[in-house]
Amino acid sequence: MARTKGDHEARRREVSEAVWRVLAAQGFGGLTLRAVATELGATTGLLTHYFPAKRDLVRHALDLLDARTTSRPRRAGGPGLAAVRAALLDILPLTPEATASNRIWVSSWDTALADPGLSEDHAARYARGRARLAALIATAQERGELPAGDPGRLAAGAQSFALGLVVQALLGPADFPPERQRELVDDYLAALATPAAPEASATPEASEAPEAPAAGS
Amino acid sequence: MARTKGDHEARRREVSEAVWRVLAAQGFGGLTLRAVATELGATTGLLTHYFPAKRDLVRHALDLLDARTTSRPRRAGGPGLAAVRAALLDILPLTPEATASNRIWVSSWDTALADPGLSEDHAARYARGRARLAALIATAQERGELPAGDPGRLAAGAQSFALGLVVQALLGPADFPPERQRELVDDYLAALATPAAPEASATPEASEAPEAPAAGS
DNA sequence: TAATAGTCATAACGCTTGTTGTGTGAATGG
DNA sequence: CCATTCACACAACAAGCGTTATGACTATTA
Repeated sequence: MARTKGDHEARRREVSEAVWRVLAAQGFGGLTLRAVATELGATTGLLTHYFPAKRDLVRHALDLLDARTTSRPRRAGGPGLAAVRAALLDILPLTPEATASNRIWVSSWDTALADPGLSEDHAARYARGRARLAALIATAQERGELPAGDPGRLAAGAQSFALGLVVQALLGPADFPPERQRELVDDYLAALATPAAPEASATPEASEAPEAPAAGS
Repeated sequence: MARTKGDHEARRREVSEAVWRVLAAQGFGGLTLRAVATELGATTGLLTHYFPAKRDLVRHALDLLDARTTSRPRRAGGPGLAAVRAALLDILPLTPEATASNRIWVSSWDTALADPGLSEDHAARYARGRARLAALIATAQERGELPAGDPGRLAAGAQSFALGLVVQALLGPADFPPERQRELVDDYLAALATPAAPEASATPEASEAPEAPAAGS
């Protein structure tokens, strides 16, 4: 052996970090081996030494980003609804690091949508996040801070809201600065927290079927 | 002149439709001139005859998709809150056509995020949608179907919710069939429709600053 | 110290890409 | 009816891509 085995994995991590930097700056359309090598201050020979093919390079970089995202130090939010709020804020691009991560994930959707296997990976990732959120929501409900309702369904709604806000903030950072993102999260949670009044009569189930020629839009 | 001028623009539209088909199937990563030509049953010579460069090809296809999306027949939703609901449902991938369109837009974010100019185009597009939504929300408020509040802010929240739901539905269609998407929209609107109770005390502004080492996540 | 195995640069390979040039047939205008 | 112009197919181009082969250098092991 020429070196310790720990160095090998450490080097693969450094390579993956260079992949992140290229992806955050140029997206998948600009992700080439030569670009990663330049970003790393090395040549493509190094890359092929640690990864047999580009596909493996990208997969390892995304796996590592996922692991780092899920295991990072979370925002402290106290118990109950405050924890839900903290979890949502943790998703948003409120810091440069979170912006870079989100930018990579958003970019990866292009590739993922063209490959059913990758789509499933993404779907599974978001399902995990939804489960975490549902647990926090259930706790908030037990504490009486949120009205009753299927926690999984509420979590799906909250996650959709956060995900869409991520996209808006990335595409139009001027329109969605951190302060505005927090405002919108608080608006959303405030709306959730109010008990449902049965007088809300604007979602008539009878208009479900004949409302439009659905297949023709 | 060899042909009438109308045919020329019609042919460019046919080409753009082939671009849509390739994008919906393979994403931007698989968008090559040869793929478009094959999809069209022609050669790259045709493409270069109608578009000087690939960049123009893509831009025209996206411009046309945008125009077709904004001018398509909208779901009838009646006045007030029902119109808001219809507008949100119009965004979602509830039909194959809407799925294909949304898939293209989601894929385009990768390219857009790498180019500030394109990002601005997208931001402007979503700002327009937000303005439309805000007008509908204001009407619903006048009718007493939604509580008071800045319509633009409510529209931003609703648009984020819809956009995130689009992403979830595209990546995990099994988890988000049309029926579930409608449920979630109705959940969201029901939460909006209930007047805000001032007792909701789970968003303490005092914890804003010291809640976490924000830059270190 | 000699043999070995990991690390990486260098250079070249074949392939695909966007682009360009040339040529042909059909339609139009004078 | 001839000249022109449009609408393409076809073929070739240079550039850039992922991948592979080779070799030099270094650190470890026996």
